[in-house]
Amino acid sequence: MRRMCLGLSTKLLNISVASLCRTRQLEKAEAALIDGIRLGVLPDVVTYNILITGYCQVVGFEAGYHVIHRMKEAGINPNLITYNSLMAGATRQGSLACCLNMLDEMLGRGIDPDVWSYNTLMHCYFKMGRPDDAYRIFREILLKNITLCQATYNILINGLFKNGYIKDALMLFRDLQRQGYVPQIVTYNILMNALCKLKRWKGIIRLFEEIRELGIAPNAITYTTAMKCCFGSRRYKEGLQIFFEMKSRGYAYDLFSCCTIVAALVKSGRRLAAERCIAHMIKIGYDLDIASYNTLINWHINEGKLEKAYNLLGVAESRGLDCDIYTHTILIDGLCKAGNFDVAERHLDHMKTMGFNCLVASNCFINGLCKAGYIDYALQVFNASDMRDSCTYSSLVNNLCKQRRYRLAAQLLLSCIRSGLKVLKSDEKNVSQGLTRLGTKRDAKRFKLQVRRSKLLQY
DNA sequence: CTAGGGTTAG
Repeated sequence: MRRMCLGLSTKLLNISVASLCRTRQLEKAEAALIDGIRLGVLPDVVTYNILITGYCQVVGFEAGYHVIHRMKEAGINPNLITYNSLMAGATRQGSLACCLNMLDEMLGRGIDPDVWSYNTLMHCYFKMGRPDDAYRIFREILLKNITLCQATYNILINGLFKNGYIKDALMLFRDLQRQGYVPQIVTYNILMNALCKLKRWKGIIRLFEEIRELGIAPNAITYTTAMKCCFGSRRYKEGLQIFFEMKSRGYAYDLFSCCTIVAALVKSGRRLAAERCIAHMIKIGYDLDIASYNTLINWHINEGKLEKAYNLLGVAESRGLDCDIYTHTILIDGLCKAGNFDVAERHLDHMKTMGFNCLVASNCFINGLCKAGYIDYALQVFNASDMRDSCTYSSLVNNLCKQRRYRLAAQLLLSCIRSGLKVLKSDEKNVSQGLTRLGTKRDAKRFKLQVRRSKLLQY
């Protein structure tokens, strides 16, 4: 009888620890653990596994791994799920080495990996941009005769999408459906996210309808993804509508949805609404992570308050958070907006030496220079660098047109297409109208022909 | 307790 009670209490303890970890309140989770022990409720392997997941998500893999020592002290052996959770933590952090280490350690302890171990490893390879290795793991699962689960397919579909195999992912999805596979809400979230990145706004609506017809309940992720898609297509009204629906159905705000909404409100200049949402974000008492700080730093930058942005950065760093690629990019953009190009350039160099991909930051720098009228310096930077995409060209073309330097704009636009990059219809129109206005209709005509020919060569 | 979502430039 006594054991049954204790078992039940441990279950309750686990539920409360899990809920605190989910809301990133690790200190409170630790306090619950201590309170439990004081009352004679001992944590079990599940409690520690939950903590490991929490530490991996909020702090990082190392912090999660540290919990293993505490388990040993408490006389509890790590199990399959312990290692699977650690592999997931390593994957979240993008550390393939740690993920493989955990697999080794698990095998060394005589624990047999299950379908989840392989799922996670496959996911890690996909995340690191190694789809061939990921597919190798998938074949290994089949070879070892391990029973697949739905997550295996979800990870496969998601990985194919993220690595650019869009058609293969869609084909796999439809194939599975034909074989009687019923997609889960997770599957729909994956598809929705992929369509969102492809800017296929109508596809999202169709998916939403499909979900309703199948009677599957959307979750917070579904709403957040759909919202982001609306905002990305500048449909702020529709996006906010989805947000209100989400709220009225009792879905709680979380950091993910807050970041999406605040970023959209800032971008569309809804200052008051943004402030209200930020106040809420801070009030709910979650431990803000680096993405949340990035959102807030970006908000300060857009208000023209560079100093406040740097202060907030100090707060984030004092909490042990590391700047990521977004933080650096947002700061460089902010420096440019403040006209401080010297510091911006130095920060960009700093970012390069740290091994970050600086494409977006470099685009911010070039765009900032253009807007401030230093277009020739921008061209110099552009020519000296091999980092360029369609945005880089678009900034230059757009601003050259403003200065009526249409011939150079036309040249750049053509070399953009010839590099296999897409161009904005508006840029194309701008240039050809400009050439016409220069009084040389023949040039404009020739430009249009060249554009058409270059596009043909793209395929 | 282990898959899916957020933050940057034209």
